[in-house]
Amino acid sequence: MSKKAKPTRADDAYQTLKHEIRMNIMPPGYQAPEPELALRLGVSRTTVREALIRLDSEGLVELIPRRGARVLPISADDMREIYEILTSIEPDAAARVAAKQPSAQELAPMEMAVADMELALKREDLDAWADADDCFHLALHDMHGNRRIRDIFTALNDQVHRARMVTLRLREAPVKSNEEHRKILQSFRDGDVESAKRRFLEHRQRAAKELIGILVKSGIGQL
Amino acid sequence: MSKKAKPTRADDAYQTLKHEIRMNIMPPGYQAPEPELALRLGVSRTTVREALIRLDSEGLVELIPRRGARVLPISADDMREIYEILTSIEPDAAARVAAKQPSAQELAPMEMAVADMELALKREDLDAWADADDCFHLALHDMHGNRRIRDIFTALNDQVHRARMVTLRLREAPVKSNEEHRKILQSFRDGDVESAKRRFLEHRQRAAKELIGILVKSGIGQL
DNA sequence: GCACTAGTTAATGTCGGCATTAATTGCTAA
DNA sequence: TTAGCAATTAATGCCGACATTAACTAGTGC
Repeated sequence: MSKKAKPTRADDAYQTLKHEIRMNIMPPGYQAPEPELALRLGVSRTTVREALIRLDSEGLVELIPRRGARVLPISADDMREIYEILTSIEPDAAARVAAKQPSAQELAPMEMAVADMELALKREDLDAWADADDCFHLALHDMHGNRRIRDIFTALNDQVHRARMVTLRLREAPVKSNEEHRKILQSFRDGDVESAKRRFLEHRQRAAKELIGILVKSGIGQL
Repeated sequence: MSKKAKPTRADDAYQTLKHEIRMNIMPPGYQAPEPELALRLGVSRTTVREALIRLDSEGLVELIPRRGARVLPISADDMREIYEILTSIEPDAAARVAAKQPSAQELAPMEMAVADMELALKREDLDAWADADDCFHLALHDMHGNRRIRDIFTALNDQVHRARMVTLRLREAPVKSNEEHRKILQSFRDGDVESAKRRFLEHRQRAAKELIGILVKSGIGQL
């Protein structure tokens, strides 16, 4: 978390739980008392508790007294909240990155991510596609260098991950999204601040609209 | 944190520590091992530990193995990061609030906050001024209704609080800031989306520039 | 049959303790 | 004196336990 060192058992428990939530092994709404989790993870209650406190402050679980930890579902409203934030932050970040006139080398991780997305799409591997998409955005934030933005992105992204994986399968292949990423990349290559910002904004706005539309239409209230 | 209930000792420890950090009772760089904090707060180590984990994930302290908890200092770069985020998020939030055409009643908390700021300025009570300023922004986010933005604001605001209190005293009275708040409020009354956004943006940009300028000029690297 | 109450169960909040091990101190030797 | 090493100190990581008390169950009265 704050200092790199040998991962403690609490770190492991945290990672494991987070992974299980993302992967829907612990589905939204899943609830379990601490002793049960402790037993399953093979650690003491104190240790899971530390992990749970962190997951709670990241908005992935809810600690309900006497009832245990509950995996938080994501609603369409949550998605709205989250995409509102990303839509505000990322276009500005993109503008700043473009303004830096990044070199080909600096852009390499993004190029790679875009290539991976295209490859994944060709293979119809939606999981790989989502991973590559995440990489693209992480690369943006790494280039930008604002660690807090990166952390916020990561936290929000963890929250929407499950919902995205579901909606991805309820719609056409994300061809449009790939095109948008390519264009954004071009704006970076050109060092074109205005277009980078505009394209990123449109990208996020369209994605948000589409995603929330699917959630509402399909009548999925909670995910 | 997630469910309202009787505050536990860990909650109290969390609040107390947070308060002491904000108030510079535990100054930036201050370091103390867990047993010491536990003794001082009159709780067990397990309990302070829970509080510290939360403070750590909020970016207020750093947990260093074998050395205890350290109150994180804020540098000019940190300020840049933080203001970048606020500058991205808040103008959009303001635009959305303006678009809702808020009623006088809904605007009451903000009116109050602005009035408090003006009163505090007249009295030259900078602490009260800062509190009122916080209220103004909190009111904005409450009206907006995006809880995640509110939480992000709160966390970032906690981080900059100390630095702001110092810089507030190294410059002229924040007359300009008060005027800006008044104007923003007028934009809300008018339901003028564009001007609300623009004014909020300018407000944050100017504030950031001023604040960081003072930090750099005065040679204060860490706060 | 239903509402209410007493008793039971079990999860949390919190504590103190122990082993491990990093950091520090003090000692020895060159 | 200083470098290197051994002994000491003490903080963490982790655990198991206990009191409290909310939630659940069964039993009682109407």
